[in-house]
Amino acid sequence: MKRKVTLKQIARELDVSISTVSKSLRNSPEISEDTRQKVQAFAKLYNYRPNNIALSLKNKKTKTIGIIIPEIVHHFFATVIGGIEQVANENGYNVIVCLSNESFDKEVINMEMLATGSTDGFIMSLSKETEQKKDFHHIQEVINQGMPVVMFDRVTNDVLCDKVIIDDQMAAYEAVDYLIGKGFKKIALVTTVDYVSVGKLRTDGYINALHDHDMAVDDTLIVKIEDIEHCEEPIAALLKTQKPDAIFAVNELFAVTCIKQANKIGIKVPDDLSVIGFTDGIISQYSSPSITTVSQNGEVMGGRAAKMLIDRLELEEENELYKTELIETHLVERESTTTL
Amino acid sequence: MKRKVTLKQIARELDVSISTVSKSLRNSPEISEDTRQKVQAFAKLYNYRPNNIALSLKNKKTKTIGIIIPEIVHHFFATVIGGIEQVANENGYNVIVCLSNESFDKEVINMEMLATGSTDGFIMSLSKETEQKKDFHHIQEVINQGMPVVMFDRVTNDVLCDKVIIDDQMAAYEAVDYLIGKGFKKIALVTTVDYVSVGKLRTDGYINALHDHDMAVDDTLIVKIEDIEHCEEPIAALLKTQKPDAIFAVNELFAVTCIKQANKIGIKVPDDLSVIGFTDGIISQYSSPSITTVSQNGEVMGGRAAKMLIDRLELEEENELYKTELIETHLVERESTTTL
DNA sequence: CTGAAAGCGCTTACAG
DNA sequence: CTGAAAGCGCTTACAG
Repeated sequence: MKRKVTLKQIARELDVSISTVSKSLRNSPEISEDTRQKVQAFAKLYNYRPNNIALSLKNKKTKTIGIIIPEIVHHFFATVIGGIEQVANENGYNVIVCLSNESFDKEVINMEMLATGSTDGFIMSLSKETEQKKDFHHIQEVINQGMPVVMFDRVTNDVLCDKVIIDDQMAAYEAVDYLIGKGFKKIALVTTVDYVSVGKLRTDGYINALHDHDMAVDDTLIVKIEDIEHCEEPIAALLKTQKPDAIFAVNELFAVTCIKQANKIGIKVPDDLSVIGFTDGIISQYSSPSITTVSQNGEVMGGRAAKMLIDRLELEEENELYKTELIETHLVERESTTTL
Repeated sequence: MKRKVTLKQIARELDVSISTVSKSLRNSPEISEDTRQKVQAFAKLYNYRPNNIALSLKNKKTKTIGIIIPEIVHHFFATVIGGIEQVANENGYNVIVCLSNESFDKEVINMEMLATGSTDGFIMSLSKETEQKKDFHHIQEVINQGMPVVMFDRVTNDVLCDKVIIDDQMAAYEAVDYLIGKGFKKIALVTTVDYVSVGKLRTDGYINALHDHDMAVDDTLIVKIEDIEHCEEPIAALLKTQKPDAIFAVNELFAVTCIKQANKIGIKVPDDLSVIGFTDGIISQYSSPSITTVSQNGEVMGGRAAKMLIDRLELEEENELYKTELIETHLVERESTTTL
């Protein structure tokens, strides 16, 4: 087993000082051409690589980004990580991933763990519990210590930092507008309860779209789901009693459930009912019929978040001007919608 | 902005030496009760946390695990990461994730990047390109330097190290055996090209099951997909020309594509065609009909891999005895299969 | 042109 | 009981 070679070993071997070796490898003009070549040749032979940890300690930067997300078994978050990883790698950064599992405590522990030297900054999306508690002291703490944080998707106004989100309201508006354009008259909404911020925004988008087309907002066409585990019954009830000709669902689970429930009671999608979902995940792509949906490009979001974080890390001066970037969404047309 | 506090600062503040502070915080019996308390109180007040990087350099261990996988936007790999992350965290380790994107070069670069001090060991699954090239020098290199590697799922016999896999051949055998037991006579196989190790093993399982039931292996019933992006045509061709009564697909993407293509040409699943997939992901659950599949518990695999790696890291003596652990699989029966 | 020294933040064997 | 010194692997200002 040949252990990794260090500057010290090269120095001893070549009978020069560690400083000389270091400078030679970094092509310092201080060093004579002769020794530089000799050292470099030797280093190459032994496949010398500077030790990251030593560099981190010396430079006080780790070149790694900490990611804290609620869940990884979740197509959207996986795509975001993919986007972050790519941009990070292109810029010489690594990513270290921690999962909060929607738990406030685990989010706090993970942040503290990574904040003690392991990373230069964070990219994160809040856990549900954190959103509910509205306790963000751990994030503020990290920011106060000078580590930049970029929040995405599940963000809060209570922390000043860079953010990257989509325009939920506008995206919902466009989806409903699309349905109206297709000629649908009885467009239902399957959404979350209002305290889920993105649900509320998407609901607002639905209402605004109807308003702008002088269509009445019919409360019996709006279903607010409290618990995603039990969304079948309210959706089935909506389908049976209201017979909408189209549905806008604020996530893909609601959308696929609409389709499954419709099938069950003999309503054909898209012939009798058009469905639009939100978040272009694996479910939307592979459901039968595949689901027309608002694509919330996770990869782009992740890439943008990484770019924002790295820019801030590599900016010399402090800059208290935080940005919130909006990622464009677009409608992916598939089989679950048709023209009347 | 209050920067992180260091031993040095505490020492200066309390007018003692750095050693004394360090020992006090680690409850060394050398230190008097009095100063110990004083130091600890002060450290608590200022929320002192030892710097991970400094500890890593000193201890020559980073307490982080490097994960290198082909793709993250892939339910199976996401679950594996989830499993690794949990066990790692429970044991005080962090995970740093790199994606090869199925590219040999990126796999090599990532390994070298992480191997220079960033991690104590690796958990990895080979990229397709690496499997094809059969070039494992980067992995061998890392092992030679004394960093343990645990391979999972896509492994190779050419590298001696710990491995965690499922018995792909047996699992496939059981799935096909199940179909045979249901009375199907014309069982097709949709698999990958042979250089994908797991694909090959699952193909072998299919063949063995047929053999053991004295059923002929009909090459026209076997489709080997080169590129998952373009699997529709060969699958459609299979359905049209061979009209199998059942299909065993070696992953869920192939399985769901079989169902979609069958629908398209008027073959009803499961009435006219039964389909079994592999990997119990989101697609199998939410497809219509939902898909009967071989469940390959990624979370368990990840957890086991993490355990093996950590055990080896914390083992004092070198141990050249490598293990290969088999994770049990089981068939999840859903809507895509029926009895003839 | 080369090397000794200081320092990044920590631990620990050793002196006093 | 306390502290100076050495060391983990590196870089760089400074002497020579």
